[in-house]
Amino acid sequence: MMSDIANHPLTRPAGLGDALAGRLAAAIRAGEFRPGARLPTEKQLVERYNVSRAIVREAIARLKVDGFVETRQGAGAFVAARPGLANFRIGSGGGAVPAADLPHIFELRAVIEAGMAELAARRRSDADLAAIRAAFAAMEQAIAARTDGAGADDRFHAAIAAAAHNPYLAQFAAYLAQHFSASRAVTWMPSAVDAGSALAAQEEHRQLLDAIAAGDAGAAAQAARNHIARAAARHAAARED
Amino acid sequence: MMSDIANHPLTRPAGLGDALAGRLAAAIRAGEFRPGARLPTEKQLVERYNVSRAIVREAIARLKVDGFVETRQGAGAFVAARPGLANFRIGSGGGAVPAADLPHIFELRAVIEAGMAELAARRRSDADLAAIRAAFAAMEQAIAARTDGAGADDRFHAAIAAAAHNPYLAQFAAYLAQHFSASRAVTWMPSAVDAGSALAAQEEHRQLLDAIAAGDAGAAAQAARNHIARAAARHAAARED
DNA sequence: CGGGCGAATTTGTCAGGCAAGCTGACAAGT
DNA sequence: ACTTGTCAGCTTGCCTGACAAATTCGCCCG
Repeated sequence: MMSDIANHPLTRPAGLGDALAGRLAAAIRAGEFRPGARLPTEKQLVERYNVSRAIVREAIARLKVDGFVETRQGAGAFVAARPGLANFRIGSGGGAVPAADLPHIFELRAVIEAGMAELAARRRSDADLAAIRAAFAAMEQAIAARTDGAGADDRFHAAIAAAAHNPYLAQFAAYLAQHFSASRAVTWMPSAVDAGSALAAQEEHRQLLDAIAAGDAGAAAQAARNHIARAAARHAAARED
Repeated sequence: MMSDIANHPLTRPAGLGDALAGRLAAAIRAGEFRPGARLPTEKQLVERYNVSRAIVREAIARLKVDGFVETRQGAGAFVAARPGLANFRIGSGGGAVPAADLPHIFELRAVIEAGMAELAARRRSDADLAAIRAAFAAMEQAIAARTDGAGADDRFHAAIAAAAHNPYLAQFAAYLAQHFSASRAVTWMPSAVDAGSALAAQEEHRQLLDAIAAGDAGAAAQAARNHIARAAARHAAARED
């Protein structure tokens, strides 16, 4: 017996496989298929959704990658013990993130950036420091020249990540940073630069840079936390319009 | 004690699609295909790897999910601007994590757990605190009764994650926790319990619990960092044999 | 030289089929 | 009564061939 979420017909024009995968994933998250339970067979899914077996297999394959199901040849497809925990992703697959969740995501980023800043303060080599300073200088020039400094902003944070000398931490920070392009755009858009928001951000960057250069882990963590918190505030203020 | 070699489950050869996806992902990571470049056509991949087009499509679909490539109907498959950043995953797809990377992963976990402990100390409700205490008590009983307390250990950390009131942070912590089953097994295996490692861990848990109960964010963060660091040390010591 | 049109190319989807592996039932043997 | 061997049905893994839809590119025409 299949129920509400899983039963609606698929909307044609958008990737059929992804659509079906999303539908099944939603059904699993909603508890329609419990962990350990067997999914309908491919043949049944073909009949239920009126798609070819290739599409069904594509959807199941995607659910496998995301850790929602496991398949055993000859036996069937089974809901994983802990569905959806094979990887970490924000916004469950391309969908936009609810605006209400933004504070939570900023908070997650603050935790990571603070931890990285702390480690960077302790471990940065001279070359690391030079890279951080270079990105900082590029932002200075961008502010002076009224050009876009978002790229330099990226490089600044990436250089700090590299200085922490932990590839997993750096990769996770890079993943998170993707979801904050809007935040940087808010800081670096021409009207915001004139209003001094870029200058304010740069002052926060300076405190972070100084703490890392001085090797003061506690101050670096605090500066990073402060920077992310203020970036969140700038972002929220810009959304008010 | 049973024989070791007879006990290992048979490693089933991975599916052709996963194998091909891994090959292509490695090629992209190695810079063989640059961001923006076009991958070989499906037909070419069919000929080169001697598999059917269905397998090639399965591999490409997986690379799409992981954010390595994007496809455009009629045009081809192109390497994404920032390959592999559509999600965060440790150990690129089911493969075991190199032992040399374990310290880095413990460090990532320490950063997250410290941040969560800090927030939990500030935000925990009475119900949150009761859940944490319940898991703590369950571990006490497990130690006294010489039974496995790994499950209660899980619940303890999960309860702290819930008390931080940030679903993204909690989900990421849950994702990371998956990769530390070996670490908990080391703490809770009977010989280790007798040797006092479970008792040591429990003392670390007590400090964490007390700090959260007292609302002392700094102490909670420090206790969490200390707990993870010592867990890493116990894990490393157990690997020496 | 520039622009529009059609053919070739490429991905998306469908259909059918064989091979490999699982499950449950039943018969045979101990 | 319990174990072992066999088998038929079902399910997933993989292959082949085909058509539809979208893109690309060269050719012809103006």
